[in-house]
Amino acid sequence: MVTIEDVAKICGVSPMTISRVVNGSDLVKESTRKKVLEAIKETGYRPNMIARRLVQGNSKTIGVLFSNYYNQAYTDILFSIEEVAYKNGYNVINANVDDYEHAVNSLNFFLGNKVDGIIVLPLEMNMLNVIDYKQAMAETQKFLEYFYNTVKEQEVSVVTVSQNIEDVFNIAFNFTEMAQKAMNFLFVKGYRDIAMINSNLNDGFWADKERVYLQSMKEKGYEKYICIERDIGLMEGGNRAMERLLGKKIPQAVFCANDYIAIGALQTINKHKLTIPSEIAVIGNDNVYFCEMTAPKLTTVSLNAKLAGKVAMERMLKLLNGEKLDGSEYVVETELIIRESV
Amino acid sequence: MVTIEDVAKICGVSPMTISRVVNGSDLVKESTRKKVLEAIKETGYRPNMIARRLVQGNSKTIGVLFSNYYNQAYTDILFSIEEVAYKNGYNVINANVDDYEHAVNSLNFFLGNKVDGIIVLPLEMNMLNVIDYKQAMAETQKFLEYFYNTVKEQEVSVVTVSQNIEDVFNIAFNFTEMAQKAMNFLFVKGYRDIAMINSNLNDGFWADKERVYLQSMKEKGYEKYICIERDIGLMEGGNRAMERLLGKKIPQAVFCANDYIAIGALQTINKHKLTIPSEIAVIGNDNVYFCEMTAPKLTTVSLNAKLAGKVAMERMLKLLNGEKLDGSEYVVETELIIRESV
DNA sequence: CTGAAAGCGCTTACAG
DNA sequence: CTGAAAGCGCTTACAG
Repeated sequence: MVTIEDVAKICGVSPMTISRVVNGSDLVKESTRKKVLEAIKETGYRPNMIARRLVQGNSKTIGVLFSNYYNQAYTDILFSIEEVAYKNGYNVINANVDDYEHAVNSLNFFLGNKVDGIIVLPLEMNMLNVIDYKQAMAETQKFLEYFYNTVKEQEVSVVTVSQNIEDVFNIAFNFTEMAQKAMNFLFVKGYRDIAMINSNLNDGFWADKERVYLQSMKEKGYEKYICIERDIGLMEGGNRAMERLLGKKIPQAVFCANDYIAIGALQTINKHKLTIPSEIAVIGNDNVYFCEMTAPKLTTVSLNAKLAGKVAMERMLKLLNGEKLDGSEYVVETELIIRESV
Repeated sequence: MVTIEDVAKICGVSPMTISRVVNGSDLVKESTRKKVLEAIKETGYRPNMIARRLVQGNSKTIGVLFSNYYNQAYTDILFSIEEVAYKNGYNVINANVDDYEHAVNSLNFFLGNKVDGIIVLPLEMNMLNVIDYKQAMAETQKFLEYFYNTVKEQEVSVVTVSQNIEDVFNIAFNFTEMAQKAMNFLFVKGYRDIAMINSNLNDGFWADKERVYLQSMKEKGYEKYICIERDIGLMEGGNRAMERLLGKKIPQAVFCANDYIAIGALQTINKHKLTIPSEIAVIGNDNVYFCEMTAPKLTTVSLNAKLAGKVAMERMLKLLNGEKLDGSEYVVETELIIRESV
């Protein structure tokens, strides 16, 4: 490997001069600069970041912990974090962690490599085998505790997205607003007989969305139409729940707690040869990429993952800059995305 | 930050002893080991990987260059690379590069951080604005040249996936076999009047697939049914191409050069209220995640991205181990995935 | 404009 | 079983 010393010898100067040229100092005579630049090019010398970091202390890199490449919300967040980081001279290293052990390993990798900051995205341990959601949540919780205890005595800045950790600034999605916007749009379109398909895990944001559904139906005086089917929060769940729902009645519209459920519902409706939206309308939540791919294209409410990533990285930069953050949370605004299914 | 020296002082031993304990040497008295372990726990000391790397030279990390989180083939490759790496004590850092400058920056980040190896996945520069595919390819090519020139004088192992770089071992997808398996399955199902929808870029694997289509139709004596529609290789292209195709005739089956095209074709067929597959069958290529989400679910041929990632990392480990690789290429076997659209 | 010295936090190689 | 010395490749802080 070519080192700074090698280049220095070739040029007949001290390593310090090479360092100055590399770092763009203007305290170098033009003629020596030229000589050095040439030698660098010839030798293919590139500064050893490892050595530089060791002395400088900071690494100009931040680590991102996330789960599941298939959840587009997460890759959207990742993507915009990277974008903002890159623009500001930071590199990001990310770790896709799907179990406790792996997460611990990745955290230690980040810490051992002295990342300047860590952004924690929603973690879903063992979600590839979605057999036991509750257990997955428990494992996530266990890691979050480990994370908290480990990180509090290290010099890293931390920001989370949709994740609550003591003393950590969080970028929160607005699940309540998402449900509200979906319901409002259905009301505006004149639907009264609106059913809901929800996850069978009645906690967290699922519960929030159900609450919105119930309350807004009551406010409108549509109590008699209230009808909720529950299943797993994935396409298959949407398939089955819609099947059961159609066994009871054909509502004018269905509010699905997320897009995967909605996509499943769409499939079942198509199978029954009902026309969407004239015979039955469907609205989702999240705005995943697939919404563009369904037949008909799915109307939904975006949780604005890209914005979340952008804000997360911006807040991180502030922390890294020694600034204090206002409050403890930033709530991401949501957006109704009108397509064809309503 | 707690350093090895701090812990040493607390324990009244030399840093060397701490290092031995941390690295699991058994040349340490049991009593001192205990003392040290306790001090480590109390202080929250964690070895500075940066310092360790500087002296050891290797980093036990490999870098992966890729583009586009939305192409599931790539995230699948990434995912299995990470899996194999993790099992073998390696960490992976990946960079999502979508233009030349960003790619150069990421490469330098990898090199500067002295990664032990680099895996290059298919690169698609500027693909988010797919306006000019040819230009994107040119930019990719430009980077690949920069990559080649830069890397050849560094001490890194390199493996590519579906990418040709001089002297570099490549994991190749078998596009020809994919097309062959799709066509064969349609023939087995008794279809004769088979159309094809292809990309309007008639080079690379697109050309390979078209060649297979033409040749196999001829071999069967179905020349008179040959009919090719071309458009961009995305869902919208599939929409439009299918629309044009249906304006001419309703073939028994359509071979789509990739799944995105097929998904678009499916949508258009649904819009025309034709029944799939009884009135018209559709087969894709690649096996992306969405194939499960279409109505009906898309029959396709998997390019086996996960296997590609696994093999790539395994070969990388061999290189890192100082072994020579047989030949210059590994061709990934493909797999027919039967669902509902044929 | 340039350089000598010291040090970042570890490990290697040797000595005992 | 333990430690002193040297060094990994840089940069900081100082001197000139």
